[in-house]
Amino acid sequence: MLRIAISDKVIGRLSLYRRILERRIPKSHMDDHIFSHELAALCGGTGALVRRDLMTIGFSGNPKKGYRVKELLNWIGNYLNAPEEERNVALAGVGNLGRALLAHFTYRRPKLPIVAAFDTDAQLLNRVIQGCRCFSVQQMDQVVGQFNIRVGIIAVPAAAAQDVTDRMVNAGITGLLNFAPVSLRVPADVFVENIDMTMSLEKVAFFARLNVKEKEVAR
Amino acid sequence: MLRIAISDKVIGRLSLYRRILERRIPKSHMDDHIFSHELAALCGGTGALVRRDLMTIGFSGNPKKGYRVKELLNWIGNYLNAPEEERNVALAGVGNLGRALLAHFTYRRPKLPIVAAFDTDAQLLNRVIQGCRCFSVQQMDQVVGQFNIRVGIIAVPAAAAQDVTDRMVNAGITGLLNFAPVSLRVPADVFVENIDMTMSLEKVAFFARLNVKEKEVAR
DNA sequence: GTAACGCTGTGAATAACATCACAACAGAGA
DNA sequence: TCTCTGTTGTGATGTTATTCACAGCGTTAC
Ligand SMILES: NC(=O)c1ccc[n+]([C@@H]2O[C@H](COP(=O)([O-])OP(=O)(O)OC[C@H]3O[C@@H](n4cnc5c(N)ncnc54)[C@H](O)[C@@H]3O)[C@@H](O)[C@H]2O)c1
Ligand SMILES: NC(=O)c1ccc[n+]([C@@H]2O[C@H](COP(=O)([O-])OP(=O)(O)OC[C@H]3O[C@@H](n4cnc5c(N)ncnc54)[C@H](O)[C@@H]3O)[C@@H](O)[C@H]2O)c1
Repeated sequence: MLRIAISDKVIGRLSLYRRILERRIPKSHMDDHIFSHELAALCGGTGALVRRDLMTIGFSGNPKKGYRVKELLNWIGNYLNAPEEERNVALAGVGNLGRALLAHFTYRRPKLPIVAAFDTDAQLLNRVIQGCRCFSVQQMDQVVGQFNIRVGIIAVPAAAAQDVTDRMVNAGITGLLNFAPVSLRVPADVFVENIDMTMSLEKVAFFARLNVKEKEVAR
Repeated sequence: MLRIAISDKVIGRLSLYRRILERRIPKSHMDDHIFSHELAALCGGTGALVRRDLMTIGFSGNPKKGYRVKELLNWIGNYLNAPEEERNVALAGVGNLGRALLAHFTYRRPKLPIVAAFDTDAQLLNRVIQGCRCFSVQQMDQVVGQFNIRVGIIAVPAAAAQDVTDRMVNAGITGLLNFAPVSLRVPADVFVENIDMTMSLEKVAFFARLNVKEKEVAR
């Protein structure tokens, strides 16, 4: 399976398609089919884009019936995560947000388990929260190595984010999901995805106002 | 101030610039200056893009000194939120994530206060959490009207998201920040920003794996 | 068998976004 | 005053993402 130069937008949508289809599968036959425009409607996109995305991962459908749901799920699954792959995740910062993430991902996404948490708060050390043990950040190397962790989540205050990032990268983590509102400096081979909730909320506030005041379409 | 057809990416970056500059201002003179490339370094972008963004909102700098920080802050502020504007926010879903959001935005962002929360859990009704009172979703119209709320945050389970959305839109909310992993159907004049943490985490897992296994640049 | 239908797969067109590159310019220094 | 420096502002250009549009095809209906 060749997997060169694929944009992160496409990866995001593939993950979305998979989740939508998974939610659909219980109430459908194994060999149910779906049209590109149906899938598009479910995820808020266009049929053409769905078809192109599936084309880029080399999956093809049938002009009269659409795409076989089960096959497509397998295909996306194989593409996004090679079956034998380790997918353990580490969390840094067991505060309000970190706890919410633990609660959510522990019981909703067993394919991406958060297997270790790190915090500086001595109160948390060695406690188990949502089935996940808290370690000191000094233990990063050891724990990341032991669990063979490749993915990290940064949910510490902005001031601590770069330090925690450096520790994670040193320990061998190559992908980061960052909630802290700072731009992380990492080596070129480390992938960083930022989620900036404050920025998103301000965007919403801006466009909400436009709508109500001027009724003009801003985009 | 004319404000037509501006992309949401630009709005997002302007909000980012503002936050970076605000963090900088305590340790600088009121009349400190900053170059486009300095701001770019702080937010992980390029000087050219910073200049273009500032150009699109009509702010100009000085070829020898750069941009006046204080003036720029004011300019962005005026652009993003007209000074007299109401910016009250409503939260739907006071679960793990909702509570984290309340804790964060209540003390960090007084300019975008969450003034009301909604939940179906009877235990929560009329309780005050992080200074924010919980209402029943039946009271949506009344409360949203009373506080003149325009912005809503959806942090309820996916199955309840569309129902809560409809109530919010009916009550007059015109901008939504949606954390539920579903595509919300809203009238064309309502702005929706989705934050899909699961999708983001899967993206990270995908690219993390690429880096470690094949060392190829995928983007 | 065959005609008609409506979807897929995809090159081409378009749109959105970001970068390049440089003229114009403000200030520093002599 | 004049030159030199390094930045701004911005048209031109490049890049990436999405949509258009339609040939080709599998299926169904008759
Ligand atoms: N909670 C939200 O809704 C929200 C919204 C937007 C952004 N954020 C961002 O997410 C991050 C976390 O937010 P939060 O609300 O959970 O904060 P929080 O203060 O509740 O939790 C932070 C946790 O990080 C720990 N910590 C501090 N320094 C550390 C270090 N060097 N190494 C390891 N752990 C350390 C603290 O002990 C604490 O447990 C922050 O950067 C915040 O800006 C949060
Ligand atoms: N917590 C996370 O880290 C996380 C991560 C990714 C996505 N999400 C999404 O965010 C949303 C909230 O997650 P959570 O972890 O806070 O869930 P949660 O179960 O902890 O909280 C959900 C809250 O919504 C309330 N609720 C249920 N139905 C409601 C309705 N019709 N009207 C109003 N309130 C209602 C519940 O009483 C509960 O308080 C979910 O859609 C989840 O998929 C959360």
